[in-house]
Amino acid sequence: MPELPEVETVRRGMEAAMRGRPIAGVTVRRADLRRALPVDFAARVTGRVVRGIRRRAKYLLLDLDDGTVLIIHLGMSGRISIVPADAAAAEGAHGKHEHVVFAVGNGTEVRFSDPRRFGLMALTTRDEEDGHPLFARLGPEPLDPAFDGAALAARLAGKRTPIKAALLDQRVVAGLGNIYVCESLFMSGISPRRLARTVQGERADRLAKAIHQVLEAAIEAGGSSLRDHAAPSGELGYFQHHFKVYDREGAACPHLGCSGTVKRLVQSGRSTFFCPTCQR
DNA sequence: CGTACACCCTGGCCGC
DNA sequence: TGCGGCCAGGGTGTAC
Repeated sequence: MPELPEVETVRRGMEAAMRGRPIAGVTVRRADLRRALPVDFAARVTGRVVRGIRRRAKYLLLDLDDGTVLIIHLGMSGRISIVPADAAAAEGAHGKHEHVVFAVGNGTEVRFSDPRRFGLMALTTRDEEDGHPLFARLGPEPLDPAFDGAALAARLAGKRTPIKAALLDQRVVAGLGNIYVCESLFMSGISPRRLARTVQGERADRLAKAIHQVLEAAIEAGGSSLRDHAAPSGELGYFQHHFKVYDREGAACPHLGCSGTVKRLVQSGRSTFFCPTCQR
């Protein structure tokens, strides 16, 4: 589920709940996520104060006061919910898929649930973070000011794979997933089947700009969902967002003056949605 | 090296 | 109501 904008929204919500507060307790119900949690996971995290929370690609990084960095990835179905102290105290049973629960100093609970268990948690340190295997091969952050058409074109140079597959590769750009790749290609008028190495020059400029706009708009939508998330569940990162082509097979192309229809095709095992008329 | 594909896991939905 | 098949917003290991 979560791509860069959703992870960013989760980051903001978690930071509001945890920053400057100690992790008073950790309950691990299932340690067998995509990777097994370290055996001493709870011991290494308990009692530490959360100094801040960063995001790298689709990873959340919690900076703890002793230099430990708690890495969280939500996978496909991972969710974080913030449960206020009174609600946490009133509730008895926990959800079937709530694998890890952090009790924050003020009684708030931060709960990680993940039915498919493609998510993960890991521990590293500030000093060792840069060389960490999870981050070593990640491409540039698409919202970094240095990410422009030229930077993107350089990453795509020589690639014989379709642009759709190239953009899903986290070594090319870090943080895009199936939805926002489809949306960015639509906005820039580029066919998902076009070979990556042919996206150069002005075309790469358009694509880089579209990626930026699509992500920023989604983060903005997530931000507003955060502001009115008096939602009882306290669940972060899921907000109503309107997609132009994603999951809209058969709909009329939303581009003014285009009489095309949104089509679905499968590329490297994943659905692609696009308008064959205005994406070339 | 780059690319293609199976696989990890569970749940929801659709058609029969 | 039950059941099989297919789908799902991610990432990695392995085979060419």
